[in-house]
Amino acid sequence: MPYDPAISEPRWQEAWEQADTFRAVRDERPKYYVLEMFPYPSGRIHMGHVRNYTMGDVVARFKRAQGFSVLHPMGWDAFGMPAENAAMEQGGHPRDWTYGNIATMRSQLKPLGLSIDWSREFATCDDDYVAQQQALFLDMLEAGLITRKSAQVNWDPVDMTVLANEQVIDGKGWRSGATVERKELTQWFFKISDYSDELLSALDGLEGWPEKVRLMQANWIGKSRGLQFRFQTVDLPDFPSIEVYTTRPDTLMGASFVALSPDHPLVKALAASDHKVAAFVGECRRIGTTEEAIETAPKMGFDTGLTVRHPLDPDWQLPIWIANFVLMDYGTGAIFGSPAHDERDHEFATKYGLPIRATFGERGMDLAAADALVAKAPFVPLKSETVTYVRGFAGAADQTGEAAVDAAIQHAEANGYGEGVTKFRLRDWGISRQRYWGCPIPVVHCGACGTVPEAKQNLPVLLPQDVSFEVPGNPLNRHPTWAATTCPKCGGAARRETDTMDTFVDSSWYYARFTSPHAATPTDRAETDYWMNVDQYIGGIEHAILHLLYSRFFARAMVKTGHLPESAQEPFDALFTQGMVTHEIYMTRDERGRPVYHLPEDVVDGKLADGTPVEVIPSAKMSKSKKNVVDPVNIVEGFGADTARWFMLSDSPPERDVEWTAAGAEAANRFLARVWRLADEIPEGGADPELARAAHRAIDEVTKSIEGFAFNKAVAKIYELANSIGKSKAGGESRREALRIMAQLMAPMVPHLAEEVWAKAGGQGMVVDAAWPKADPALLVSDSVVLPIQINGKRRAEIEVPKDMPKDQIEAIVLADETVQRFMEGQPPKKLIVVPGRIVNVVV
RNA sequence: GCGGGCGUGGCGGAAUGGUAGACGCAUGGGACUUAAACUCCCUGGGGCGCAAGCCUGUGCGGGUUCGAGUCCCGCCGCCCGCACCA
Repeated sequence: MPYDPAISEPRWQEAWEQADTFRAVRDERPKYYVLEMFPYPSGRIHMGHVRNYTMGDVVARFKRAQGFSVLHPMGWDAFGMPAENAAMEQGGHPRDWTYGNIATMRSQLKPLGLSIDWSREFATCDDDYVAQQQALFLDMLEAGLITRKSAQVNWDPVDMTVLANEQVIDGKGWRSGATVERKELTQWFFKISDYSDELLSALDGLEGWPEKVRLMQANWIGKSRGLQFRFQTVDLPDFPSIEVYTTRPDTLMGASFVALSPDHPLVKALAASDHKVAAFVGECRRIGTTEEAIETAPKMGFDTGLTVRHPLDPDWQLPIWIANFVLMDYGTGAIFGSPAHDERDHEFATKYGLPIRATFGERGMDLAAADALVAKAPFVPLKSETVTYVRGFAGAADQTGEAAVDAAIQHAEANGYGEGVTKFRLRDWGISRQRYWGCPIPVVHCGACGTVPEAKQNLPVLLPQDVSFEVPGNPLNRHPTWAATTCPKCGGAARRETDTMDTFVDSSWYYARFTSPHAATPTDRAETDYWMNVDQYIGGIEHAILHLLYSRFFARAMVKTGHLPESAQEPFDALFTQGMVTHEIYMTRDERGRPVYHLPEDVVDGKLADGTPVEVIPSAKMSKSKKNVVDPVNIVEGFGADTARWFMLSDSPPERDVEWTAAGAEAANRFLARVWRLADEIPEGGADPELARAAHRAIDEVTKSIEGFAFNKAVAKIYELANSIGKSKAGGESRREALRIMAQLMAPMVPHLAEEVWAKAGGQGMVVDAAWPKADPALLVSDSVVLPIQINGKRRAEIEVPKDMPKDQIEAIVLADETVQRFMEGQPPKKLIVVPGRIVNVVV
């Protein structure tokens, strides 16, 4: 009988469902919680999902076989902009669009045979999840974790609506094309910055996280020690001083100007009476709100004509400029420019003809040499390097930047003109969104009482259904009745908050909700005590900072409000970041030379059906716009789920991108068919001790590979075992035993085929319930070892010696070796290095 | 611009500082077949050589080491993130 996944895959899925195999139960076993980042219900699953959920499934099934009670849930990150965009473009309601997509994607996901406990499924737009999230919000508000303050948004003056950063293209609104302005709104914030130090220092404990993610988060939080001090202004009684913060106070004597953010209070005051200042600020505000846009925009400055006095020399006056690259959010919104030792300040000073004065030079330089050094380019050595201060004022002349910064802070504190402070780059988390399809913020605005939290018994505050998206803007704002309510405090008329929550809020606690998805409170303590933390979290590297940092903050907030145990404040014990699925891009050009993209299934041998050759562009992330997408549904229908799973795991290491190729998919399918045949045709015959060795070596290596998230290596080892079985003369029980071991090793990856092989090879029950095999140590060791012999670091020969032969005996054999003799030409060796069990190197 | 990562045959990749290229794909050769497909076997970085073997080779340029794909310094290229995409 040939391999036919279309028959066998549904059969085993049915069997697992009948047995309720994957229901997560709290029992006496140790638990293991594996979670993949849940999907946004865009409408169809894509290969990235297949890869992500297959990896998680390998871990889940592997741990299950190892005797753990496994929690492996699935849900939907269901709020967000695309649903509103769809409503605008095609009509319909975001809710219908979203739940329709969820139904489709669930039906596409199920044939993959993932070991998911579907009874725990939820969507973040479910009324119940909204209710619990609002309860959490109220508890966090009461616990002092939430505040309201002003922040800037992208404002589209034509559509009269707030735009997301991705909706601003080259400074223009994506729909209207109007030049976007920055506008200030009062918004809700989670006070994540209260936890800056804590979130930073706790990174050290996250040993199961990739070092790169911890580094990225540390840099994002951005702890810095610096000097905060004041410049006294000249002839400006309303603003007697300007507060500045610097991480390089040692360069104070190289100061050449003071630069203020366009949003600085002094600038606002100047703009009110000076139209030139106002015009400049207006120009700055046309740059988007993203840090990227601000940092990459050409440096622009405006000389206010005002001056300040240098703190170390009252006769020395510095000009006050307004500069578009100074951020109001960081530090004090004002800096002093030290062009000799800062790339950006140097560019600015050069552009506007401001002085460039070195504060230090390379070791041993005098003042003239140092000034010459920095005239053309800034001198920015590592802070740990020792340099010579030519305009120093604190500490030794020769010292490191670090020591000089400390000395400068001490000098400022001793002389009373400034103080050392620690600052963080991390800003509070603004969660207000002026949009419909999100979790309503459960707060009312009362004329008498001000801003009042909704009463818990009035939750959930649900979205109204009768809304339209024909006009841009927030439908909640213009709904005739929805916002009208009564104040929970005084009972008078009040208006609901019409902003909804950032969807990052939804994804910041879903992992906790999965432990008790139907509880009447956000979490159930008995369940979180058992299931938390997530033992293995898997998702894309693109979430390295925001989602993961917000989740770490949220877990702490949930500990503080009693919704999680103290032990769950770091919710993810281990993190794995997987790479993308890529594909070649096929392009032709239309008569006007514009690119036209073609789906892979429409291209055969580099040509379209009509014979037009296509240009092949190297692999990139699969995207609809480039049409370089392969629909998993077609693959599953054509080859079966196991082929899709196997291909996603083979070849590329999980943390790297994998390129989907038709040839690779076919090869994966061919191999699985070969495995099927091996199990289908078991000849009678004798035992083969070499096959048993191969099988046990495979157990050892596959186990280690899965534990180390090296699924591609596990796959390679299974290929080797299959090759060994194919070549072996063993028959009967000896062969069946090897096949059963292979079935068990393959089960986490290709679970349906593994069940078939297991059954054919005489396995008891289902392989999904079989305990993970243990390698027999006696079968892993061999008595002799092949040692390569290097001469001067190049491999020239090899010898086979008993595994535990003493060094001196090996040396004797090596020196007697013909090849070695030849290279030594009668000379004694200069050096002889024997690395036991590894290599020998002779230096002649 | 800033922060982080990656770079090895024709391709995907393997390699506790210790034989570079495991395993797979593609290619070439052979077996089976009337033929093809399927399947099986062999070959498989580049150069020289009948062969044994020798030279060369892990993005580029330096360095440390008995020994470097791996560690250090400087470049180049690509990818991810930059706070309202999810």
